[in-house]
Amino acid sequence: MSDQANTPPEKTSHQGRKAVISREDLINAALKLLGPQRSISSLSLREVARAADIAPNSFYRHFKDMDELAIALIDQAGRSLRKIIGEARQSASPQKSVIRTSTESFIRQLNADEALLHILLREGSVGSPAFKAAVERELTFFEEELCADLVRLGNAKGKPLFAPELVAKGMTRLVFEMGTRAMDLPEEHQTDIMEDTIVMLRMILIGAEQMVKNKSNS
Amino acid sequence: MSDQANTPPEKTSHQGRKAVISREDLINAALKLLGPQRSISSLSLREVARAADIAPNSFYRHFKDMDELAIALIDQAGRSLRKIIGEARQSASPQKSVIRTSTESFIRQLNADEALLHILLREGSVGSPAFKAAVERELTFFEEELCADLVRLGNAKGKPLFAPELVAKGMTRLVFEMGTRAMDLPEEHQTDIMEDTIVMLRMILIGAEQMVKNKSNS
DNA sequence: CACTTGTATATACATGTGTATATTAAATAG
DNA sequence: CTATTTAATATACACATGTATATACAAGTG
Repeated sequence: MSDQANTPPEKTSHQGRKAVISREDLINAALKLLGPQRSISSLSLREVARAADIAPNSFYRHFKDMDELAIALIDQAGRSLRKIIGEARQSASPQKSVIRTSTESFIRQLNADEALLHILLREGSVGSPAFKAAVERELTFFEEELCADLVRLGNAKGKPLFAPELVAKGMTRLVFEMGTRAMDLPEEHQTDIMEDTIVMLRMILIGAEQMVKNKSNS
Repeated sequence: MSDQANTPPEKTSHQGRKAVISREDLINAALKLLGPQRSISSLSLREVARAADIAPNSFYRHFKDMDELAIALIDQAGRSLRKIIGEARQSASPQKSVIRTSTESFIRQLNADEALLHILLREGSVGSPAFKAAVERELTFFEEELCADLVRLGNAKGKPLFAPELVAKGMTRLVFEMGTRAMDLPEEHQTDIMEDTIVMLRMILIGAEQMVKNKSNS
């Protein structure tokens, strides 16, 4: 156990052969394979390697595991989703409520077949605990942003909410659940589902507004 | 080409060797393998055969596919769940609302580790379209029963509901979604989640009651 | 009894998988 | 230039899977 070759990590300059493929290439290869029907847990290492046009063993240069790739995918999906919905929130108006704009862009993203959203919708219920934890993390992020928005809007309208964090959670989970079911349906059915979802979200919102009143009355 | 797979018909007299294992044995073997962490799609035919202590090929005498086994599992899970919740509904009282009794027995069932409910929670988002359709069928069943109950109760209380079928759908989906997340958590967290869920369900209910009033006012 | 029929098993094959080991090749350092 | 370092590949192994084919076997029938 001689520590003479204890390589310090501050390697500023690369030596040897340049990396011709990157983590991103592998991530994209995996994305090409995934779809509404395919789950990450059903991907094999060799399959991804094949799609990326590299030798199976080269995979290990970039990820320790398929699990590690999966978590990278989930992270990316979460970031992408938050960005999309964040933009959607900004475009809310008296004509188009936050609920509607957000739900609409959610569905739009579902059909953009970039498979990113599909990942988030599905892998929360299958796969290793690490998968689920990663998805759960993204959902929580999402809920916190939504909660802040809801509180702000509620106060502005003079209609505060009962348990706003639960409102946010309920809305998020409901949208995700409905989205999961809508995933592999033809597009016209999806708009139906979206309209249903919007009504349900309104129920939650109005219910929470009402519960504040009842609480202060009793 | 007998369609013996789909019909366990009234074969009055068997001929030849008696069946020493049955479909049920295979289903139970599969159930032993499944758990909060294991999804049907990850089961292999050989694995189930091993658990049932039969030769791999004997599997084909009872099921054409692993998919066919999976659907049998989903059916059974759905029937079991409807029975449980049906009983729970009957035990509702002024002290314990339908919402609470149902949610409580849902969670109780989740921990009864019979793996049946787990199946329903998970396989809705993964696996073949046939899987999803089967789960969707069970959920719809469930929603219809709940909807009828809600309408009946609402009328009795003099508080009709706006879009009761959407109330039922929202409640069902929310409970299932929350249940999915709660599945592999320690039991004390589960009660927290249950309480949260109950509040969210109330929001939906109260919101739907309120939306009736607003609609008749405007 | 022998015969038929549905059932379970044994054997085997082609295919896919994760990964260990050894090798090649490219980019940089001296 | 050569030497070094490291990415990428080639080859190979052990193993698991689904299923085709052939065979053994028990229970009924005549």
